[in-house]
Amino acid sequence: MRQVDTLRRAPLTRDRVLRAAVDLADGTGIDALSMRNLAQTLGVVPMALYKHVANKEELLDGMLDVVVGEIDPPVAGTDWQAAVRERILSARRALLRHPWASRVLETRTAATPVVLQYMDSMIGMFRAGGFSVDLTHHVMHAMGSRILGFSQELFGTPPPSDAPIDPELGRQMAERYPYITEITTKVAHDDASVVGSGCDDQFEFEFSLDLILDGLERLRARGWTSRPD
Amino acid sequence: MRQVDTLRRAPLTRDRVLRAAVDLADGTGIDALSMRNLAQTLGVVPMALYKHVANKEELLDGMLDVVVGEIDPPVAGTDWQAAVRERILSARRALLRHPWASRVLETRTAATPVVLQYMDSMIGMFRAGGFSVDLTHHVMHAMGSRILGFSQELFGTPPPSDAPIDPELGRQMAERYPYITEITTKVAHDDASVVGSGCDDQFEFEFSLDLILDGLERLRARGWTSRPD
DNA sequence: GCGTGCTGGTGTACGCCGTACACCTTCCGA
DNA sequence: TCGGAAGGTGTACGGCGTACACCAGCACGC
Repeated sequence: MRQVDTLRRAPLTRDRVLRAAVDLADGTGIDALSMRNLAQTLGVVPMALYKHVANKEELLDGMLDVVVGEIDPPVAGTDWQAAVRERILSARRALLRHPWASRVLETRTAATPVVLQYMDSMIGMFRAGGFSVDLTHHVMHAMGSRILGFSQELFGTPPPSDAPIDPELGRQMAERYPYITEITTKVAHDDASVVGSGCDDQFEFEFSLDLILDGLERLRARGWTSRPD
Repeated sequence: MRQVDTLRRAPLTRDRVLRAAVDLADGTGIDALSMRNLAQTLGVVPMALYKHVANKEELLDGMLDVVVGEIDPPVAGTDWQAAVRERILSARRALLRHPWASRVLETRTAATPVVLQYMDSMIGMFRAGGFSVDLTHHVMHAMGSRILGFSQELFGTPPPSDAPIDPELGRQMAERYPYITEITTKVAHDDASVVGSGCDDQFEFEFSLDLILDGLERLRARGWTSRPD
């Protein structure tokens, strides 16, 4: 009986653990990912996981490595701006496939080798595009999390609420926050098909990505060195 | 005896709870802020807190309101760019006084009235500066968390490590991540006084803030309406 | 053939956490 | 004087991450 059980299931490996964790987070959300929970989906006792990952932090690191591993390599043969743009949009697609990833990423305190590798190749794209070492340095800071394909939206999608819409409350909103109201009504009017936040996230992402990339190209062309004034 | 105790300590109020929570987070870090812990510093039993805040999420919301309340109001009488710049730097100063705030902010799913008020006035500054409604909308997305004075640095300050520096490991780094090494050695060389990450966070913040603001001014002056092309 | 030691899964237990719920004061207004 | 609200208490529950001791099975040198 024991033997059957043992034989039936494939032996745990670090890789199996990570993949199962990614799947679990994809399916039921990152909040539902606990060591106990993950162990259960693998048909194993919680402590068994610790033979393959040191602790939960390392588990999360490994999960992010899986996600970052899905990002396409750089495309060759175009100008730096198009190449960087395309790569970042690839990163974005990877992150969108795993909605928990950006939130987890924000909690990391150190980069794994996989992430360092990605960063390094990203820096290489700027250097190859004619950016000086120190401009590239500031560029990486300016790109921030966008380099990994997400911009932390303050107050992401609110949890679905079944509260009835109170017209009185809407009036108070309009009174207290006139500018917010101005924008939200305009957006709602322009895009009647909208149900969620009313914003086209992809457009917003590309808008600000291009804003930054264009700014950087101008600095590069101008031969920016230090504080220009 | 009981009476003495009761009389001695000031009665709890929502305000006292929030201030104590902010102080505690400032002093010992956000991870050390638990309901039990907070209650103890207030000389009260954990459940007492729940008479003043609904739950921990609401406590965190309230703490952020305290921080946002410290941001200076807009300065009048300058061009939009200087005004926005100054206000954002004020927000940054507030956030720097409470290092936990940006991390907590990232976990919020809805804005409180205090935050909405801040956002609204910020939007107003762009509108007053001559931005159209829909450009302003995209502007707010492009600014992202920068509007509140922080840019989420991927992999913020690493926890202090007392591990001895392994020269062999450094050589491997240089081999595996040539571009990262190029930058870090240059930064370390330029700024010999540095001990931490080697980056002047304030400079990096202003660099990318100005990059964005300059880009926005150009869009505004050009009369940007929709996808330019 | 047989100890021996390693790899990986198990079971129990600890100390945290947020918070539901029932209780008991205290005090104020009718 | 009394009723009830407001605010502090005590106990308890279910969850979490994980330390630690244990044990099954296998590979290998003798």
